[in-house]
Amino acid sequence: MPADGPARRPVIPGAGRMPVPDLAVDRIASAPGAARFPESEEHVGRVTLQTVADKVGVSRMTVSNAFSRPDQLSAQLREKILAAADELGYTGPDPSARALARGATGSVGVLLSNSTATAFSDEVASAFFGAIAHTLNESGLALTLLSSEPSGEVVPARDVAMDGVIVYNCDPASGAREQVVRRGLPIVNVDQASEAGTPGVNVADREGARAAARHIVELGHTKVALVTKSGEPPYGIVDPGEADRHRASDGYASIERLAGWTEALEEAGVTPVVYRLPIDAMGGHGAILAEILEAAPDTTAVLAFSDVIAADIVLEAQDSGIDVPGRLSVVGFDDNPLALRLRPQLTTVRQDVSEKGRLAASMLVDAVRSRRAGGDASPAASVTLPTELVIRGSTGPPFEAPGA
Amino acid sequence: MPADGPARRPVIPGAGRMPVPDLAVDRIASAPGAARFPESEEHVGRVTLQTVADKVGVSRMTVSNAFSRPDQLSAQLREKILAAADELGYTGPDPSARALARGATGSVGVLLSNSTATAFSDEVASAFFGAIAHTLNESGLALTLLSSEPSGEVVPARDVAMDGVIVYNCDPASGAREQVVRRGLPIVNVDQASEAGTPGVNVADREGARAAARHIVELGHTKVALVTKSGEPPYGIVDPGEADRHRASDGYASIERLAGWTEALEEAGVTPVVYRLPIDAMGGHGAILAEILEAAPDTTAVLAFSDVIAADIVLEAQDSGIDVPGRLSVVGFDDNPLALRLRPQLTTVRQDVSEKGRLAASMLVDAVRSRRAGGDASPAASVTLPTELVIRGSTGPPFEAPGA
DNA sequence: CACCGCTACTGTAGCGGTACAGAAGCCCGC
DNA sequence: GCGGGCTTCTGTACCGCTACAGTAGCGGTG
Repeated sequence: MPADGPARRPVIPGAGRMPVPDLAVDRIASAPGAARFPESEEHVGRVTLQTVADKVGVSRMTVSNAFSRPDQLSAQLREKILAAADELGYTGPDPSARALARGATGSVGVLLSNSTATAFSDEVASAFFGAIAHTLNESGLALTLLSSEPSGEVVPARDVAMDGVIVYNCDPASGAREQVVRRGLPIVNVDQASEAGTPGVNVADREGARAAARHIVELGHTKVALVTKSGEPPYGIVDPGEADRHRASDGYASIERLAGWTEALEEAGVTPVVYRLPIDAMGGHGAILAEILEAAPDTTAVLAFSDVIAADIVLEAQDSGIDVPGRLSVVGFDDNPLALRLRPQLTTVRQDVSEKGRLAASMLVDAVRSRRAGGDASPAASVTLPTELVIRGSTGPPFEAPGA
Repeated sequence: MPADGPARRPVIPGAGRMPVPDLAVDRIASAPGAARFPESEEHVGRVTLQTVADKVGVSRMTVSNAFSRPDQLSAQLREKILAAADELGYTGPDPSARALARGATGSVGVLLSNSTATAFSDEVASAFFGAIAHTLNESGLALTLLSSEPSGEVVPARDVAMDGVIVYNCDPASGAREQVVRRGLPIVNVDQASEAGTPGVNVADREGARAAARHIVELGHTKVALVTKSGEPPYGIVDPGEADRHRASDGYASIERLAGWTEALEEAGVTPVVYRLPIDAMGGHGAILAEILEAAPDTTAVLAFSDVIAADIVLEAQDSGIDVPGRLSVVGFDDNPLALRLRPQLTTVRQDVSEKGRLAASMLVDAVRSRRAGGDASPAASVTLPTELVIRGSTGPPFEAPGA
């Protein structure tokens, strides 16, 4: 029997929790008779589904459906409800409450390496995020940036509501990634050592680096310097013994690129000079080339971890009268737009970061969707995107010393 | 007496809602990620506070306190609870549930102009986001990127859970900003026409542009072209009548910079040629200069909306044998790192985007905090950051035509 | 006219937490 | 020996919404 009274009223809305209980009670007590609020009817606390339901005289559920499942009620009633909601200033279901009830938040996280600040350091990284954001957006998901570094009591990887996570080039030591795994969220790894069972997107960094080094070797260079990035000291020119020591904190890309270079150089019997740059250096690199040339004056080619670094080296060379590529060949990595802005244009290894972002995002979207559907989605295979050597003007045959 | 029976158990946790209860249970038990927990006791559904509470034999509230308010229980018991939680694979309070109960989500949004993809188009924008992310992170907040464009049924500005919003250079026509206002969230505007009552951060775009134009005028230029950005056609060279028509969709910065330029030029009696570029153009601009010179062959100076555009113009000039600054002076805007990578280095108008981001973020943090504290915080005043003309090598006196 | 299949709406029972107001035990001082 | 002031835990009452299983009404049917 539905006759057992009108729809239930919210129990002293807003009271009991708010810091002003007395006032609230007071208001409630006098509300029925005297509507001293300009608001059409009295209605005190927050506007909720119930508020709207009461106004229209339907059940709360019907209002919910009006917003979230239009096919569940007549168009006519829906209009009426929406109008009432609008009048009350009700904007739609509270996202937090909805997230709890539905078990989905509508946003996914990107877990970044420790410093959120440097994640955007160059155009390439930015293009990657742009692609992710765009792809997610198409699926109606928002993107939340997560630092893998806790701040105070808050550990983003643990405390932020989300439906899935893209783990991007994230120091494994931080433990943030593990946190996400334990939460049982769908994950896609990017630029990250691949892990069994977790889908991931990587680029053929190693192969690209190898191609770059081969290109240099084929041009005839034998005195080669590598400029890489590292998560921990020592920085600068590195002792030969240290040169190919890999540390997880260097970042996956660094490790792979360095490996690719050295593999190809070894094949050719070339032993490079290695210069390590702090991983969070943000351009405006000072005198890298000067240091290299001091340690190895006969260097004729430099392979750099990124185009940004390569550009700095080219400029440093030019500013000190060293011709590129006449006396020094320089190869970058990424095919940053700036490679084309440099004169000579930069020889580099292209990777398609937009595609990387797009792919990672859509893989995650799939994972989130299939989980939501209850399906036990096969953990999508990992993908490796190709790299491509792009030869431009910054490389050429080595300088023949006049005296040779 | 609390002896009236053990704490209540959750009623068939996880069941009754999942579309595929059997499968779901199955999955939990066998999922690769979940399997590695020793699972002391069997326990199927989701692990919640109650699960842990039952295991330790305390109330749910005490477990909650162990995680969220350590000072509310003895260190000893807390340890015990944490250990039990760990053993059960309980990661900590569910963020969604917590958000609902606490009324705070722990993340704030950045509402972007329609295209999330181009928001990151250059290093300057990226630095801005980096600064925001970093500052928020220090306060334990995550950053959620919101497109002002709905996608399907989802309207980010309405449907994403957050505690506050930074509205960044957002097309007012999209209505997204209004949505946020209606939700009653704290707001900080950035690069946005200021609005009464809402705090905001702006830069002195107009003054900076004026300084740039004055610089050009003082060098003696009288044939000047402006390259601006616009949200809608016509693009390219614009009829004189159209030149200073402002449209909200052009973006606040465009409007202000254009205004600054024209003000200063007018003072000097100079009527510029205006070239409009689509607002979402992402660099690699084709033949802007060629078009300008075709329309006004005697142009000796170009004022560009951004350094990226300016750089493209400088390169275009150089590639077609036009000396900069000998025959053409070019001024950018922003003081993008690339301004220093260009040869000659670019004369530009510096704005401190990192500071802009930092400031916007901390203003929002304050607003969110004071709201949470119940305080009805005065709506922090708006701030305008200074700009500064930085004269480098890309500008000089106008070319004296040999025949003159 | 009981029976069926619809559509349109409603009630119940959560989602997984947290705030707040107890209540129990305990040490203190008078 | 008793009220008071801790510290440490517990119970209740929500936060605002959604899933699911009804229940009503209603036209068509055999």
